[in-house]
Parts: sequence; C-alpha cells; structure tokens
Amino acid sequence: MSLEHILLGCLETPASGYDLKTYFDQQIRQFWSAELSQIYPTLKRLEGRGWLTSRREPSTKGPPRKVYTRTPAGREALIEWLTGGPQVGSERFSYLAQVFFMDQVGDLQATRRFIVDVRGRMVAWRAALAQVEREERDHAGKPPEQFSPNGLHRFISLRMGIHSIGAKVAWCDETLALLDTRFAATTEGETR
Amino acid sequence: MSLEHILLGCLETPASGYDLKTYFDQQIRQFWSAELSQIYPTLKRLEGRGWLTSRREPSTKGPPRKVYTRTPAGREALIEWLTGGPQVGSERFSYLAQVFFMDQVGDLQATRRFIVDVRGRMVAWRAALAQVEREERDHAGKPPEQFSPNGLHRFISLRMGIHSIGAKVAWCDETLALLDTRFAATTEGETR
DNA sequence: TAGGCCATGTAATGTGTTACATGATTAG
DNA sequence: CTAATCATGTAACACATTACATGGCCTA
Repeated sequence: MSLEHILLGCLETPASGYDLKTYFDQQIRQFWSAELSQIYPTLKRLEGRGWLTSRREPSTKGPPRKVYTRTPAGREALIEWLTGGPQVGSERFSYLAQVFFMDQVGDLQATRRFIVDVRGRMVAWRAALAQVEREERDHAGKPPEQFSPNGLHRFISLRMGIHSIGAKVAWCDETLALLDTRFAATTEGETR
Repeated sequence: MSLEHILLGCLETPASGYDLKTYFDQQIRQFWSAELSQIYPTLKRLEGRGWLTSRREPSTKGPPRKVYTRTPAGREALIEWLTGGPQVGSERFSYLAQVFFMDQVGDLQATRRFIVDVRGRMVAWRAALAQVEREERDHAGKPPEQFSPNGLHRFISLRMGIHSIGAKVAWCDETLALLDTRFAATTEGETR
C-alpha cells in the first residue's frame, strides 16, 4: 500500500490527521490524494503496528488534536519502501479510454471538442505548477543543484509533473493539427 | 465507473469475458487493466441493467462460452459517457511519492540508482509502443490523417502514450544531469 | 502424464469515496 | 446569528486484486 508509506513519509515531524490532510491538498496532490475518512483509520492502523505513537493535545480553536509521531520502526518501514525499487504500477487514464472509443460517436468534431477541453485543463494545470516552480526558485535564491536534499527532492518531483503535463499539451496540439488536416482535406468539413 | 464503459466500448462486436480479457491485455493495457474476476461480475451487472444480452455458445476447445452482445440501451450509455466531457481524475504515481520522500534515506546515490531504474523501464516501454506505431503505419499504408475513424482514434491514443513516456525519459535525463552536477561540485562525491 | 491454454466463476481482502454524525471557536 | 474553519470519527458503498475452485482439451 502506498498511502501508509506516504503518511510515514509526511510524519518526519509529528502531525495530526487534519494537518496531514492539509499537507496532502497542498503538496502531495500532484501524485496522490486522500480523504480524511481514509487518513484517520490508516493512522490508527499504523499505530497498531507500532510504526506511530499518538498523544492528545489541546487545540487553540476547536476540539483536542491527536498528534502522531513516527517510531524508529516506522522510519525503518519507510526506508525499506524507499529503497525497494520504483513502484511503477499500471496507470489508469479514463480520458484516454474515452478517446480510444470515441470513433463510435460517429462525429470527429466530438473528438475535436474533447481534445480542446483536455488541452484547456492541462494548460491551466501547467501554469499552476510553473508558478510553484518559480516560487521555489525565488525562495531558495540559488540554483537547484545547490538546494538542500529535501528541497532538491521536492524540486525534481515537481519537474516530473511539469514534464508530464507538457507532454499532454504537446499531444493535444499534435492531435488537433492531425484532425484539422483531415477536415481541410474534405471541402465540406466531414462529420464522420 | 470507467470499467463498465470500457467494456461497453469493447463490445462493439459480441465477445465473451475471456475474449475481453485478452483484448484488455493487448490493446487496453496502455490506459486500463482488469482481471477476469472483475470482468465476469461486471458483465453480469451490465446485463442486469439491460445494457448487454448473453447467449451460451459451444467452444471448440474447453467449456461453453458465454457471449455478450451490446443492446441499443448499452450503446446509448456508452455515447453518453463519451460525449460527457473528459474524465480527468486525480492520477496516482507511487514512484513519484517515493522520489518526494527519498531525501529521508540520507543518500543521494539511492536517488540516482532509483532514477536509473525508472529510466530503464521507461525506455523499454517506449520502444514497445514505438514498435506498435510502426506496425500500425505499415499496416495502414497511408498517413494517419487518412486512417479509418477507428484506426485514427486508436492511433491518437497510442501517440498519447508515446508522448507521456517520452516526457518521463526526459525527466530522468534532466534529473540525472542535475544529480551529477551536484556530485561533481563536491570533490569526494557526497553521500548526503 | 504433466503442464498449458480455454473458460467459467466465487470468496476474501485491500483500497478509496461519499455520506453521515458531532461539536468547539472565530470572523463577519 | 450564521457561516467557515478546526477537529475527530463511523458507515455504507464502490472499485480492484489475489486466491481459490472446477474441469475439458491439446501438446510435448
């Protein structure tokens, strides 16, 4: 399971389930997401396994917090996952499945509209990531090869996202050009 | 749910669960995978919903086959999914999570080994897809913009995979260059 | 005759999402 | 006073994987 290990990775410093959800939405989102209703029982399970300990802490606002701390055994489990080689699982892309079967709609314009839609989302997403990269560079004030180990690893993760989305935008452009060449070849603008 | 719709898409012509599994492993693999133990109950559910009908057929080898045929209602459900806009879900990448937390190993050489491993897998995968593309082009004997609608949609799905994997290889190369610049900057070859 | 492929399925377990339930504090 | 945010959790459901169960036919 990846979520367990991601939580262990996040808990380099102690945090509550609520804190971790915030961290997921801000930093982890590019490669994983999780709901609070999944995070809470997973933390409890990790504690039962001796990888975390917890303590109650009063909160300035709202109910008392349950703060989790990683144990040495938890750290070991994390290191084992990190050094066990890449987990390249079978990735799932619903929208690619849609393209694959889109010919059954019987209207190439439907495909075109679809690709334009995908492209818009990808361009927006890329801009957001580019903004994060700019902030990280400005904040560090030195070139990436001189970042702290932590900053360096976060930087290269971010770069992966940027490369990946760039490829998707390039694919949209290539596909739109291909479709438009085809449309231009028929005087009327074919619909099938 | 995507699997239901992917099965509907596959059933443009009638097929058995076993046939569909073979088709998944050959054609669908690039964007989705499914086990027989998931395919069989899903087909039964689609039949219960009136989107498929089934009939038993004797097999030349082995037990009798259960062949499913898509109904007009099933076709309608597929078209609705295809024309309902792209399903761009939150993608999950375990190996990116590993990179993100890899600094906690305390050895940049571990990161380097990891990236080299990822790169090897990606290059092999890209070669396989490039081979498929070559075969499709040779088999068609004309440029992609003149492919049949079906062939065209399969082609652009394949191109997405090639773009996507190319980006990952480029990211590996960029990351390895970054790491090596850093190693070169310390005379000894730092380990943290 | 042993192992692989054809062909169907169920059961158990793991993983993830949505909906529900509770209640305090704070800003507008 | 109302809505947002803080903070915890359970229950029900949806989706996916692994293991198990059965048995015929074909090839080495």
